Amino acid sequence: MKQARHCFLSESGEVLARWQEAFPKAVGMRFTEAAQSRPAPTLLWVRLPQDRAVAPLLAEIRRRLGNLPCVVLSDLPDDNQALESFSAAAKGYCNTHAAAAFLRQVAEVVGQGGLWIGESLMTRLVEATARIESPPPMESSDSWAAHLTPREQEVARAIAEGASNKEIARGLGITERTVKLHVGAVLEKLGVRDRLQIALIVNGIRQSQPA
Amino acid sequence: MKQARHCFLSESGEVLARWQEAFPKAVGMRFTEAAQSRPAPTLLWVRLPQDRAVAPLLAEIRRRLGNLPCVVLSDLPDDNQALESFSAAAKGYCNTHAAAAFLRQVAEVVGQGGLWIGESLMTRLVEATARIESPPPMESSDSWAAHLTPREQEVARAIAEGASNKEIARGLGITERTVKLHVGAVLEKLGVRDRLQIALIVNGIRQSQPA
DNA sequence: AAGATAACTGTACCGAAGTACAGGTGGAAC
DNA sequence: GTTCCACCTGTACTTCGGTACAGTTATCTT
Repeated sequence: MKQARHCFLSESGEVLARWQEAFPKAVGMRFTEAAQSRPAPTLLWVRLPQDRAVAPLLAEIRRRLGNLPCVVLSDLPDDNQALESFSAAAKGYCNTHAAAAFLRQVAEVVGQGGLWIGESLMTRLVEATARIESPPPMESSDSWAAHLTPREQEVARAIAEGASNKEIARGLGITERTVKLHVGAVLEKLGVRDRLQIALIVNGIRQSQPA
Repeated sequence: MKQARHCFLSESGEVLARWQEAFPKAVGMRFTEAAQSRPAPTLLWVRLPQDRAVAPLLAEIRRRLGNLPCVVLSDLPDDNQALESFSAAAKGYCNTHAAAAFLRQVAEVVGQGGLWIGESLMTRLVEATARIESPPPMESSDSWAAHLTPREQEVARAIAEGASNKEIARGLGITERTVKLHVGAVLEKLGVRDRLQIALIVNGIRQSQPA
């Protein structure tokens, strides 16, 4: 990788020891004195003051320095602020006082065109979407699975995710015909008439009505 | 970095030349033959068949292989599909036929805990993420109705309860034909393919994918 | 050995769902 | 008046979902 130039922007313009440790050649700059320089930094680290909103600050910085990749550093990181930062097109978000090795990792990721999303935000995102996409890890509490064979349960879960018979067939490596067999069995065992009702039941919106 | 084990999942199980070039030790696997192996791969590359939805496919793969980091490869990349992929907790999304160096870059970023996200998509992803959880719950659960006419909303709600077209027609005192008209409009406006997806969205189990 | 159960497959049929044509009405806005 | 939009309807077509026949194979029980 080419030599990266790191520039830390903050209210005071200081360069914390950890930053220096991570990037010995890093330079610091005050927000107020930020101006075009040659050669331009490859990565901007923006230490967010407590009382400032992310979007306006980044907008101002971009006006002054041009559209460079920015990583937001927060003294008190929290997920909502992280979201704000990414909304403002930041490339990363992490703790102001993160370890040097960590900072280097972030720089690496961002330098290669990626986004650095903090562990906890990542987890939240994954969990939130997991709730949406893979409905229940806890079908245990649900009675719907009780009388279904393992295969039928797989099919029922796939239906609950919105899969078509063809997709289920491919997913399970069986023919569409066989999928229909299982679907039919699930319909009868749950006492409903179509796959939509299966989806509602598996997703916990309806209760099954045993025939 | 520890030796990474790359596994390419696709319909055919083949390993394209570029993939092999990027990761000489990569192995290929069919979706249908995917199964736990030791040692587990560190990164899964999932080549998405054109006619398959992302979420069910990844869900299926995770059921088979456990919750491993996945990068989605698309033969015809587009933003909506990418958004779907990240909603399904993929760690990256890129072109199936990307150059070897590019793939290694993606792997690097993902391996260090980052997400590989195309520039144009960042904004949309953040918005989608924000819609999913952070904002007041009411807003997100009602967003589906935003661009629907009153009549279309009635139909959408009826579908969400599992009603058939005929039942909806009776309930609203109109013909089945007209119900189909409204259903078609809802499908298009929510960007989904069938009524089951409508039900999932209205019930807050999935987010709409703006066309 | 006989029976039960789960899983799988094939051909065929029917109705529901969804789409593509092609319209007609009433109200609100310009 | 004209234009736009929501709402409504009809015929015809394709695809998908679900069911009804009729089987095979493997495993486990009695």
